[in-house]
Amino acid sequence: MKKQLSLKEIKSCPVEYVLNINDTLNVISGKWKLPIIGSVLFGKKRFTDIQRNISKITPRMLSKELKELELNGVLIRTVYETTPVSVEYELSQSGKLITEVLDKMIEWGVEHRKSVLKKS
Amino acid sequence: MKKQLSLKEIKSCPVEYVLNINDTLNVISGKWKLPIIGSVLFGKKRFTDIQRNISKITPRMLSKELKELELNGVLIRTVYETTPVSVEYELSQSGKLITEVLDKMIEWGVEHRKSVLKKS
DNA sequence: TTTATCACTATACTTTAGTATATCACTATA
DNA sequence: TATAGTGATATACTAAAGTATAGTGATAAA
Repeated sequence: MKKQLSLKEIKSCPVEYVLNINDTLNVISGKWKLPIIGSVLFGKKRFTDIQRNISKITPRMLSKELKELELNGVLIRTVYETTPVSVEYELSQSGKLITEVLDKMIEWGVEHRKSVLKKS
Repeated sequence: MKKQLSLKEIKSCPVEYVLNINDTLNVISGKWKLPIIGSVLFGKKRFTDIQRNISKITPRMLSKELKELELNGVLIRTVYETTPVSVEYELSQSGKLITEVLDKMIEWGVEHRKSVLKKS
C-alpha cells in the first residue's frame, strides 16, 4: 500500500504535486460533474429532479456521472423501497467541503479576468 | 459587453457559479496544462527545457498548450533574437497566484482521501 | 386502455482530446 | 560534410468523452 504523504511532502515534490491536484481535478472535470454538484448543493435530489435542473443532460450521462461521483465518495445514494422505488442523491461530508475549492476557483477567476482586462 | 459581477453575485447564482468555475477549470484541465504550469513554477523555461521536464509530451501538444496558456494570460512568452532564436516562458502575475487554487485542491484531496479510507 | 412516472440501460453514433511520425529553416559544432 | 540543437508545424491517426434515440419493468392515474 502507498504511504500517505503529508501536505508538506506533497507540496514540495513536483510529481506528487501534480498527481494530487489531478485526483481532485478528476472529481470536478468533465461537462456535467459541476452542474450536478451544483444541483445537489442545497439538499437531497432525485434523478429526475437533477435531470430537470440540468435540462440538456441525457439520462445516460446523468447516470454515468452520478455513479462516478458516488464511487468517488462525493455523493451518497439512498434507495427508498417505495413503488416505484425512489432514489435520492446528496453530497457527502467532504462533498460539501469541495465548495471551498470551488470558491477559491471563482475568486482566482475573477481576479484573473480583471488583470487580463487591464492589460488589453 | 457583459456586466462584471461581484463575487457575492456570482456565488449566489447557480448558473454564474458553474460558469465561473468552468472558466478557471479550463485553464488547468487537460492532460498537460498542470505539468506545464509545474515546470515553469520555479522560473523561466525554454521550449526544450519544458519538453525535457515532461518527458512524454509531444512537441505538438506542448506547442498547442503553451499557446492556449499564453492566450489565457497565464503564461508570458518572450522571444530573444539570438541565433537561433530562443523563447522563454514564465508565469504571469495571476498565473503565479493560481497556486492558491492548486494548494486548496491538494488540501481537499488529502482530507477527502482520509474520510473515504475511514469508511471502508 | 392508453398514457405517464420512476430510475435507469443499450446501442450506435459524433466530437474532442491526445498520439505518432515526419518535417521545416536556420546555425553551430565535430 | 554530417550531425545536433533551436522552436516549432503538418498530416494522419487512435482513444476518450459526450450525444441521440429508443427501450426496460413495474405501477398508477386518466
